[in-house]
Amino acid sequence: MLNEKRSHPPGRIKIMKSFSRLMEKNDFHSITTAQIAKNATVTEGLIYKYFKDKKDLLYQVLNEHFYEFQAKIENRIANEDTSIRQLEVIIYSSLESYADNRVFSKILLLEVRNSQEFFKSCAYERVQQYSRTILKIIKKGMANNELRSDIDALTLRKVILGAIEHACLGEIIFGREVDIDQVSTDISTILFNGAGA
Amino acid sequence: MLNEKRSHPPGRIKIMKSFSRLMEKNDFHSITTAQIAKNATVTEGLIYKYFKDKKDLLYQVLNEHFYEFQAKIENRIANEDTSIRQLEVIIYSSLESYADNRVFSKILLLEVRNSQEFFKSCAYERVQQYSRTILKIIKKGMANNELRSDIDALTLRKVILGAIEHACLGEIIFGREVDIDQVSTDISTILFNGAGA
DNA sequence: CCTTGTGAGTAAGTGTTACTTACCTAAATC
DNA sequence: GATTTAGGTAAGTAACACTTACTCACAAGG
Repeated sequence: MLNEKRSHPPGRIKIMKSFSRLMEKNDFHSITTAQIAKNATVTEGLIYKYFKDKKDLLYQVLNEHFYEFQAKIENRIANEDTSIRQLEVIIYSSLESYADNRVFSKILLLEVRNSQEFFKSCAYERVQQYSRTILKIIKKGMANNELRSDIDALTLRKVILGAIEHACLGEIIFGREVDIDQVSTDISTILFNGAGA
Repeated sequence: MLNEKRSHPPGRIKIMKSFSRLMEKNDFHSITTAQIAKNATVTEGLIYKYFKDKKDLLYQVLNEHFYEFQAKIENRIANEDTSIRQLEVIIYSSLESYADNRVFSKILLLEVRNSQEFFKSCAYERVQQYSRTILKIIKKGMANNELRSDIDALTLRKVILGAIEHACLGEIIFGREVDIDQVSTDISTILFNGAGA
């Protein structure tokens, strides 16, 4: 309890909330440290007590959101037995998380990837873990003949991730709704049965 | 001739080349106008004679690269008759262009999407045109029963684009090579025949 | 042949921005 | 009861994107 409070002082929480709120309407670079501080009713200097720099703040906000994202998916996967069903759950749940959590999506899909620093951050480690989970499922599916094994497992993973991300990218950028059920069924159909007639 | 030279003065060309060179190693935001100018052996002020701001420079460099990209693809499509073959050509050619032109790829896939201004630029119009071409091919394929028509054409397009982009994203970010033949065949197999056994 | 207009380029700014430093205060810890 | 330490502030600063006011060359037009 005490330990948690020590690592999450009110100022730090206010800064992260303020930043999240600003990310809903603006892109990362157009948000200024002055705005963040004013919005959080703290001084600019305090930001640099808790975060190395502005980007570190971005990564830490992303990292927090990632926790929920991952926990939800891992739980749901555990309830499925076949690899294809597990991958379908990943497709559905990822879309759901992206649609429900626009700030998280904007950060992960649009903001962090352009800078090399991100790939050394702890947020990226979570991305890798999520990614490894998918690869394991694919390899298991290939081993027990659920999935064809004449394709590269790494490529299949890329196609799955790319499909998921691109399926909601426009909607995230332009703030439109996503029909998760419809889109995820279509993606699954295409990826596992093929778009050919 | 004269008109071309008038709209492409040496200073302007030097600035764009300098910027492109810098984009090979750095990300957009870590490149400064001072660096661009010094590298181009012009003064900082000249940048703003030819470009509205730094982002406008980014968009115009992207736009130039897009010309080749699009011309190559449209030509190759014309030589194919079935929709699936045309889509396969798009997959292969896009991967090839992304792999051969890292600066273009970095700008298009990693830098421009995070800012709303891009979606009003002329570079985005080219993206849309490329995107419309794909949609037309898909609809034609569905009409003559090459492609299954129980899936949303827009979703199929997103899956195709997402697969292409994600397939080379890691390689672009980390500067690795892409095995275009292998990857494009695998993507086509997955998308048109399905990954299910 | 001068003069007027224009396109290419420069030099010297300016306001903002991200980030730093030095400091304050109160409450644990020794 | 002194001292460290955590939360927070105030007043900077260097560097950045971008602006303004200027020069120079030179190509018409009268």
